[in-house]
Amino acid sequence: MEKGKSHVSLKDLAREIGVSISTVSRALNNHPDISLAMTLKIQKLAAERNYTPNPLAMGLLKQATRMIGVIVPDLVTHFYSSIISGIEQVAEEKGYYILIASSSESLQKEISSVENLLKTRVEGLIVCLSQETQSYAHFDRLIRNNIPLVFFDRVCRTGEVPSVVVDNMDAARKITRHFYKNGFRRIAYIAGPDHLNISQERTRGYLSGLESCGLDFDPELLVKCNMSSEGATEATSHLLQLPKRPDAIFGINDTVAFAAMKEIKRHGLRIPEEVALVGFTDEFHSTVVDPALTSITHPTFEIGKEAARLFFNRIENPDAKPVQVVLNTKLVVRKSSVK
Amino acid sequence: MEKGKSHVSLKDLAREIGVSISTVSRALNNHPDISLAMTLKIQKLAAERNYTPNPLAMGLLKQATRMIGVIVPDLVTHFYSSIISGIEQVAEEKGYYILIASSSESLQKEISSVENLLKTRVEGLIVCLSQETQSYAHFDRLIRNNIPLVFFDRVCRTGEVPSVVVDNMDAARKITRHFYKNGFRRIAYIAGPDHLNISQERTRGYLSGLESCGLDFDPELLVKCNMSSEGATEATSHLLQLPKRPDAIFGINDTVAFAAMKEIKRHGLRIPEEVALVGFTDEFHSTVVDPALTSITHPTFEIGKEAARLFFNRIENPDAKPVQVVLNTKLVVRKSSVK
DNA sequence: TTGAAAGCGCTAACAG
DNA sequence: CTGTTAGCGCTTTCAA
Repeated sequence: MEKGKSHVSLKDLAREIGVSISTVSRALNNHPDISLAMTLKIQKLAAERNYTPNPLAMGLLKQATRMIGVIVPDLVTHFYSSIISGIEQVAEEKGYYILIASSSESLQKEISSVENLLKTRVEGLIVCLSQETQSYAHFDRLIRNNIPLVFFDRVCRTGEVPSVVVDNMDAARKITRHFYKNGFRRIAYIAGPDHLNISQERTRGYLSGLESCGLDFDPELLVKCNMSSEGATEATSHLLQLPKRPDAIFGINDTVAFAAMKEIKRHGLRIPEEVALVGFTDEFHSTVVDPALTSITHPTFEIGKEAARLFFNRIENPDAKPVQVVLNTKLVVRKSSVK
Repeated sequence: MEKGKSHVSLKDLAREIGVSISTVSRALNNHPDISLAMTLKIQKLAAERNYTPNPLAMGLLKQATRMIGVIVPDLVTHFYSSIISGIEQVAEEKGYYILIASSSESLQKEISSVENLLKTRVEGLIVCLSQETQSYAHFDRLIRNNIPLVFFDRVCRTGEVPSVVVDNMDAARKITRHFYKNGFRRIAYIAGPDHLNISQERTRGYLSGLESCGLDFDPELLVKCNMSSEGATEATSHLLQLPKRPDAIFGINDTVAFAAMKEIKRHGLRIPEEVALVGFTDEFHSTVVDPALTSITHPTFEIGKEAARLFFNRIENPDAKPVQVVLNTKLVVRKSSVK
């Protein structure tokens, strides 16, 4: 290794042994043309000198960076970070790295993340849409150029793009029926923006659940919010001040569920005696709050792994028909919803 | 753009206009040699064709990937993910991307992450040591080759490597004195492994705090754990079963604090009446638990930003003397520690 | 069995 | 003002 250079190149090895670069290259790739003696000699030196192929050079040559861009609405909630862990695990097995970008729930940032990641020549993207995203034109270039793309959780263009989701409708129905079975009758739902599939589907599940229990749908009990803590606090507060307030609430995600819990307590109401609560959250946080929160747990790690698998399917088989993988959720009953 | 190619190159533009590649290159870099007319024509076409320079080619040429490797003990706790957000923000401003690897608190994984990231030719590393890390040889290669390296939170080799930490001793002393002022006298501390600076420093702060309050140090009240939920649960359980059990506990980080909270409740003890609790956590989680947790809040986002700044200092000024930036923490008093 | 040369996309020194 | 050439590190024909 020359001074000032932190990596050895084929050239360095070639010079040291006194053969050509191509001989070294072939030896390291176990090319049968090279004599065994030479091959061993070269491989030994390469190991000693700590040679690793320069991925930039390889990338240039093969037009493949072995990098995947991942765009998530935020980095700091457990939901996304654990999905990312799942993606990373599968990527690592395949020798890929992931480049993470956060859209901060903003369409603008999502668009620029797509652009920037493409600029870095990632081989494709795995994306969860931002909350604001209602137009999908920024993904057209990928679809048109057949650049691998996978959506998870919040998805679009499912006819053209593979995706991983959970069975949201089923989950919301399970929650509604669980409330009913435990004696709650005025069941409210704090939803997210209409254009998000997760919100729509959970709404459908909520309505279907009500119907199957023989409960009438009261429009007052379905409120929308922007899925931030503030939005959820406001929505909860609104619900609690209704002339006929709900005796049960379910929140569309963990941010909403936690905010709702705080707000119910702030109103001096007991959970679950006066208002029951169920959320969409993960194991850990559900058990740390008081009372422990009944919730639909997402298989987050598995969502990530599955998204990565779909991604590699696309890489290996670019013309396969896009599939949608639907994972199941589990209703874990804790104190917050049982009198 | 040729079919099958998802990116335009200088060559494509050159051919289309009928000039040489270097003319195109110069025009796009606003080189004064090129005529204004030609420059404008080329830039216009480049914009239309959505040309972006190939970072692989640039990287090869300049030997600079504009990528930073980041190694954290885990990805899923808010502490690290929000530090990463901070790093990312500064990196983005500089046009750098970050490559994230998780050591899962394992020395082995930390070592292989260092190797793998170097293989990808990141320009340097920003690292928080794993819990197991007691030998630091895997960083020697970076130091020797003057590859930029920055540590944060859990640090080592501070004479040779820039680092960002919080004033742990001060924080632990604040906690101890806070307990004392609120009438608690048997103050316990659940520490981490001895070799970690954060554990050592907080222990010193704890002892110093006791002394300044005129309290004797009781070795029974200082227990070590491996900073996992299980380890913390066990440690807490041990403390609560002492013949003379503590009336106040502080946990070294949020994982420990939450596990301690659950365990205290499980023992049927009231917080803070029977056992007070303080943790090292972040805003959000401290307020979601019940009772709200008094805690030392880390300026996590700022830690990340500062680490990135130190990193770029190293890039821009490789021979500057390594500095250590010490950030302050804040004691936020909530219900868990005030009778 | 090995070497020379081209090319991946780009910049910069050197020519014209 | 513009073109030619070399070279960053690597693989892969084509020659020898």
